[in-house]
Amino acid sequence: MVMPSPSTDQPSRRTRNPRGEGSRLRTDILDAAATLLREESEAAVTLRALARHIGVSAPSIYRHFADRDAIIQELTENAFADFADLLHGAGGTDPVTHLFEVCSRYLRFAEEEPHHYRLMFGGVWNAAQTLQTRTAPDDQARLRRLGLDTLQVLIDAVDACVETGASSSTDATRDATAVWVALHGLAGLRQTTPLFRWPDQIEDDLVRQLARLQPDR
Amino acid sequence: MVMPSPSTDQPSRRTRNPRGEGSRLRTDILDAAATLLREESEAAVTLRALARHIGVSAPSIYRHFADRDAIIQELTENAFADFADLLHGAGGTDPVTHLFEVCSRYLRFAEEEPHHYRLMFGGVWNAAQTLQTRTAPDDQARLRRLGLDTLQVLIDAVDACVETGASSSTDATRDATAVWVALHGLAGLRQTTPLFRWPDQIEDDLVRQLARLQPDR
DNA sequence: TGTACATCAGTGAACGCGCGTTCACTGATGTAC
DNA sequence: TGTACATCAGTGAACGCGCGTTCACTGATGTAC
Repeated sequence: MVMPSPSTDQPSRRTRNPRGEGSRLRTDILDAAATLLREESEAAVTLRALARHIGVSAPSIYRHFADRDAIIQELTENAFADFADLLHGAGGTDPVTHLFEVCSRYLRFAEEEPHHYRLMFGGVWNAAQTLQTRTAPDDQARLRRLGLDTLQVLIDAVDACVETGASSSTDATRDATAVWVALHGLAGLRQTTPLFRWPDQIEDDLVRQLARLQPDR
Repeated sequence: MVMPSPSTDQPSRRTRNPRGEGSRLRTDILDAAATLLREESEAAVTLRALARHIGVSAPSIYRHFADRDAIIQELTENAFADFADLLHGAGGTDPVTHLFEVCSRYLRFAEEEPHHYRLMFGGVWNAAQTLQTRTAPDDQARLRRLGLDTLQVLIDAVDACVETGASSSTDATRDATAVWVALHGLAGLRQTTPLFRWPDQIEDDLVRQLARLQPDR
């Protein structure tokens, strides 16, 4: 959606939007924010960097967003939406395969888009205080719901395993939460300690045990 | 160790160290860094904030540290040392109780000192790139070893459970790593989503299953 | 059809902020002669 | 014992940086009469 130039950092000024199409810039801002987040970090998503990237002056961003936090907020919601789509797109011929596919997609997302993942699930450690300080209560609630939607995918997947007898879980919510915890931990530690030699099949191990799958399938 | 004033943010100038005792300031800097990290965040550990906190001018810090990164590096190492002491201090009358005690201390540390924990285990998501960019190879290696020392405590604890037959693990390293992953994930998600209603006993569940403890003890 | 006007999509210059870091210095205290 | 000097533990002023944000503005384009 960043139109005029193919390069990452273009000093070229972009052409002004025609009348009535001013909100295109809004889309461009969010696209540029996603790119900066992907290629750098949340800290790199500054108003000035966005403006530079798009080829526009910094103040023009205020036409479309109240402040920087509003951009980060929307960026986060978009990331959750993409993530949900990815998880919902998981296939699998049977419930067990499906569960593994969901988990695999979860980890792939965290690996391929670490800064997005971190923005969503709080690599920003003080997320709680950040939210309380700078985010409106409605936005807080929406983000919380988005996070729990992710968990619901796992709960459903574990539930399906229980129905076919593939899982001996007696509480799918509890055990899916455990799987979530493990996936989150694995995603985080893999990023942090890339040189550590991870045991083979650790992903399999974690899911199999925490989802209480039968050992022999 | 911050001497002159009891308040958190003292504008009062501290008294100069006597001759030959200049390195006291070094200790004070590290103490103040730990305090700022604890009460704010890594980002709050700036040279100017440190100087303000101690009651000294900012340039005087350069007598003792090459730059800001050198302070962060040493702060991290100290955090690892404290964490290792904490884990090694875990008691327990039998191996299973001991394992749970180790895990409990792990989670308590992450909860009570979230910013320290994050500094150590890379809430800073781009830790790898950060390390490569700004840290000397020796320092990298040392930090990596410190992280693995933590894991070793878990491996030993699981191993002891195997020896008494309390754990059916056939690979203590693999299963202790799984426990580590789960602890890390739980620590992270608990901080991030404080409002989520965590299943009771999730900590117990995770450790019991991943360390392959017998269900009936 | 012509023109005054409103609206829209921006711009350029400037503000104050805190930051890491450099530089030349100061003033007390110990030491050599 | 007296004094010149070196050392030590700092200081104060300044640098350039990128940042979020505000302000008054500009210039093209559509619309009402």
